[in-house]
Amino acid sequence: MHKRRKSEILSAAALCFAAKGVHQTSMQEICEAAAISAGALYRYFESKDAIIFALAEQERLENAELIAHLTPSEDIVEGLCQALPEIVALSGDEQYGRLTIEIGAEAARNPAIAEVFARNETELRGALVDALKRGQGRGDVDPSLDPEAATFLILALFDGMPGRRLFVDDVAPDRLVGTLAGFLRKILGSA
Amino acid sequence: MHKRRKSEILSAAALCFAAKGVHQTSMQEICEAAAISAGALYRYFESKDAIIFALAEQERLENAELIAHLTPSEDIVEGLCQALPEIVALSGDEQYGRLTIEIGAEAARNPAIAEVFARNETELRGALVDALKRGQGRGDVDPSLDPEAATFLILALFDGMPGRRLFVDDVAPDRLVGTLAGFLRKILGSA
Amino acid sequence: MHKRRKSEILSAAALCFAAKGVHQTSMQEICEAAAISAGALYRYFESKDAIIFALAEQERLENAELIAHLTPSEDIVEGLCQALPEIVALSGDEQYGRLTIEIGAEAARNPAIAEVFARNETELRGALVDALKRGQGRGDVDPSLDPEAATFLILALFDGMPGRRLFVDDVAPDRLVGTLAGFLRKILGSA
Amino acid sequence: MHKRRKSEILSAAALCFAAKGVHQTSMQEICEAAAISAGALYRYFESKDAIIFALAEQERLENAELIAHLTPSEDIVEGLCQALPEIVALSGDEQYGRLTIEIGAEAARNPAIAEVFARNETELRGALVDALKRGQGRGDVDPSLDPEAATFLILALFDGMPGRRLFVDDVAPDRLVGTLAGFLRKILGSA
DNA sequence: TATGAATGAGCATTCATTCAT
DNA sequence: AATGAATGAATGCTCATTCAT
Repeated sequence: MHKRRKSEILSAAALCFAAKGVHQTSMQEICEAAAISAGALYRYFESKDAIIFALAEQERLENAELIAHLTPSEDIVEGLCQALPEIVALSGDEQYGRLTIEIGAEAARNPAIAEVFARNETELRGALVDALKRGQGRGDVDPSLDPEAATFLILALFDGMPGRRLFVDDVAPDRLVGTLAGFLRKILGSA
Repeated sequence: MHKRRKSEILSAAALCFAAKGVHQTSMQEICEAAAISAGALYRYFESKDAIIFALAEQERLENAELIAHLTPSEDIVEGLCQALPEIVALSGDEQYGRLTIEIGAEAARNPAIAEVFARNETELRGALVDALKRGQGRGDVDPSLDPEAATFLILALFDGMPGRRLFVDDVAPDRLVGTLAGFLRKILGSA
Repeated sequence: MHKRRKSEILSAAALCFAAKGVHQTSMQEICEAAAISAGALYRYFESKDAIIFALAEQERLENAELIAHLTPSEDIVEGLCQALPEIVALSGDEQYGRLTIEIGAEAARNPAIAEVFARNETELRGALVDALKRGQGRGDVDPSLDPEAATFLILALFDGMPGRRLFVDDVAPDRLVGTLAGFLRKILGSA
Repeated sequence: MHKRRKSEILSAAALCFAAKGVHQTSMQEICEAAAISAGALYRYFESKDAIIFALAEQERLENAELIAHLTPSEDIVEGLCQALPEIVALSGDEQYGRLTIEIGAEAARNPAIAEVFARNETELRGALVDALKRGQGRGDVDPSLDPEAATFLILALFDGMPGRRLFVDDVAPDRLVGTLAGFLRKILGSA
């Protein structure tokens, strides 16, 4: 079926991109990894850029989901803390980390991909900012906090983790989770 | 003189890489930007990889300097906070941000460059970890803090800023500096 | 019915070829224009060359007809002159002109198509030469005329018109018809 | 030297195009025929289209020259007649004929090449029309002649010759020259 | 009979690198 | 030291044709 084949190709491409980099991977290599001919591949994606684009979209959706499902109702501080194990685990997955970096680099130069990023970023930031403001209203969150700046910094921290874990591997995930949870509580919490 | 020419070439390459990406930039483009012939360029750098390598080294040196000069003696928490305006300003420089991302992506796949990163990372982390431990000894830093995990997270946050500022531009630098300083004091400070 | 479908495909192909050129037109485009699938098309024509071949044959038949119906009995000079409005009109049809040029170019390199051309050319020339000779016998045509050379030149003129009308459009068809009729009468006519 | 190399490439390309057709000739084939590498060729011509364009320009210049040098002063009818041996000889050159047809077909679909054609056509037609009008003024040319229509038809005849001579070879050049000269005198001449 | 996914050789073009001058 | 023309393998992509359904 069409969707299935497309996602097979995307997985193969993700593997290649993570291993060698977007621009070091040739279409032939993707074809081989996906066990498909060049001609057939182009029925599913009209260009290499379209593959990168689709991966960017897919990744950002996953990413957004991860953080989005914690914002709706409860105490965000605790919500965020509960999501940390998953976020930290993901940031430690080598293939995920490498792909994230590649796609991010691509977004820095390819306007179409930058747009995918921008769309999700806007939603994500908006959600987090709103949650923080709600928390401030409710008294869960430090009322003196600058919600936009705090959101920026928290998301920057999440962004920076995969790259760092590619080079540094001597801090166990649970120490990161524990320390990060402590940080968030101190930083955001009222009292 | 030799060194001068080399660094001119590096500047030209940095400009190109930031604008178009490492692998979208041809040696011809670097030659034109550096006003040098292809043949001559190869007397200074034996390959494109050698240029990337040199840029990686240069950038990491700058980076290390930035944080290194704050660790030796005083209160690191205040030292870090004093360095923040410069760190934030740098992370907001588009050319710097783009180049950082490009070089980082390259490090994720090119072992020689990964090594440059690793060397500096180790020093940098070591310095920060030591400073935190010293702070704990002296009583400036929360004694319950995990120094390695905290270092990891702070550096991840710094790493993530340039990329984020490429897409998000609605939080003024001084708000970032202020909020970040507040974070560091809450997170690291004893009491 | 078979014939109907074949001619639909030919019309679609003719349209495409005229618009984009034989070798700039893909089989997919012909399929789309003819509203037929690739697999089905190949049941009607065994290759792209077969389509070009069929179009060449079709076009030359039309062409031959145009001139052939004037040769049998009457005064050829007047017969030719009476056919001129149609010939000139046809040469002014853009789609016809473009297709003629494409097919002609193809004939110059594809032996199979060259043969189609040759067959019709031989008949056509033979008919015109015979008619001129009959005219000379009957006294309608200048007896000092070289029938083969004259035929060659008249047909060359007809051949050259479509191409020229693609680029030159400032001479009204009826002026061409009038002038050409005058030419033929002066050139061929006795007295 | 640069100009020399460019014209060598053009000659090689002309040979290939005449033999196989513009779109059946690959750049590799042109490279081999010109004894040059692909990379080097692209230093001289930025694309295949640029080669076709250059050939079109070259050919049209030759063409224009051929007819242009006969128009300035004397009796155009006699001038034209004197140029006929060369025109006829050229139209009989197989390589020239094939290339002319290919380039003409290309002009029918490629706007850039159509423009080259148009430019020369305009000059050429203008020159011939003017010469005929001058002839009418001087009394050399039939005053009842429509100069634009006549020019159109004469040039169409010249255009049609190369194609026809590719298929018909049984009329000796001097018969064509003689008959054509007779035609022109009858058609154009006053008296 | 018809479909349209699949094939894979082929294409125009690029680019890191070399080397005669 | 410097030039820039030359190399040729590699790239992303296309397309006539086939064939399982």
